[in-house]
Amino acid sequence: METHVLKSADVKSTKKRNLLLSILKEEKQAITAENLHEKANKILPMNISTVYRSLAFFTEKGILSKNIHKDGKAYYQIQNHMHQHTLHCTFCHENIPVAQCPLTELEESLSNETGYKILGHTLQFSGICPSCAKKQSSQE
Amino acid sequence: METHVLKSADVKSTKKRNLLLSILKEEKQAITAENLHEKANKILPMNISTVYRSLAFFTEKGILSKNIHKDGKAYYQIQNHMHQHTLHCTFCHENIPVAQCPLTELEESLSNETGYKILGHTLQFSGICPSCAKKQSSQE
DNA sequence: TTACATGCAAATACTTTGCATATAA
DNA sequence: TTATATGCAAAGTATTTGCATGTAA
Repeated sequence: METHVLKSADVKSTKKRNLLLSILKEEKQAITAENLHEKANKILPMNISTVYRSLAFFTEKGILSKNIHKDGKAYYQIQNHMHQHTLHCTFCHENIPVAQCPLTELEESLSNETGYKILGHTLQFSGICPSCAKKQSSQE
Repeated sequence: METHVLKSADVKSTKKRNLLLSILKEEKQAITAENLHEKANKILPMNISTVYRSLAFFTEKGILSKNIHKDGKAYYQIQNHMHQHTLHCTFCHENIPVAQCPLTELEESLSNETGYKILGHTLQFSGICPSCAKKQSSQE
């Protein structure tokens, strides 16, 4: 999709879009299209392509942030300043949330340096969780 | 690939792997498998699957870092402490490097808080570059 | 000799798209 | 009525994998 011009296109408020948005608002962690579809589909049956199209639409409008994680899947969450980053175990693929985001100040200085209007960022840590570290050392 | 046990497997040093690694060492920015293949293939013809397999191998060994960018592609670079992050324009998709990485200290406190052994992180900023911002406002 | 590396083609997995139909405004 | 949303199936794209063959140690 290369429609970079954000014309305020005519927008219909549909039941499906509203449902998707309300599920996303409840979520504290970013979720995948597939995961969102599973949840929404139970309440109001819809096709996965509707989910993808809605997610693209909301992301384009700046309502959602989209991040691609190490597993190669896109994760979406409501765009707010209290967003959440994760720490990912490269062994068991557990994800745990990171307490706070330290980048707000940095974004400001980055904006001054580069002239960019900063819209957001993607941040993910990876490492080895305590239990995997234990298993690993006991195998040697 | 779920071979989580990092046994120090027998490793062969082949011309192709050496070439790939030496190209990666010269690169200052992270590059994609396809891009790496293009460069390597001119010097020593090889299949793209060899590139993917080598990249997976090096990443598993901790020699490379692998990050998935907003375009959905994996970018690889030599794992060192002077790594580079980027700022990405959501309109023209230009990528510019970010001067320094502010996360080393944070990784330490995160490690203390969670018990994880932190191996690395993915960080990408996105925004609108000055020239796209100009074009955008002149269209309204 | 033997285990690992590679080429090739086919398979995967997530995501996007074309087209006909349905629906909000 | 009319432009936009949706379902369905097919296509797209980056990546992975099975298997036969090649090659370093």
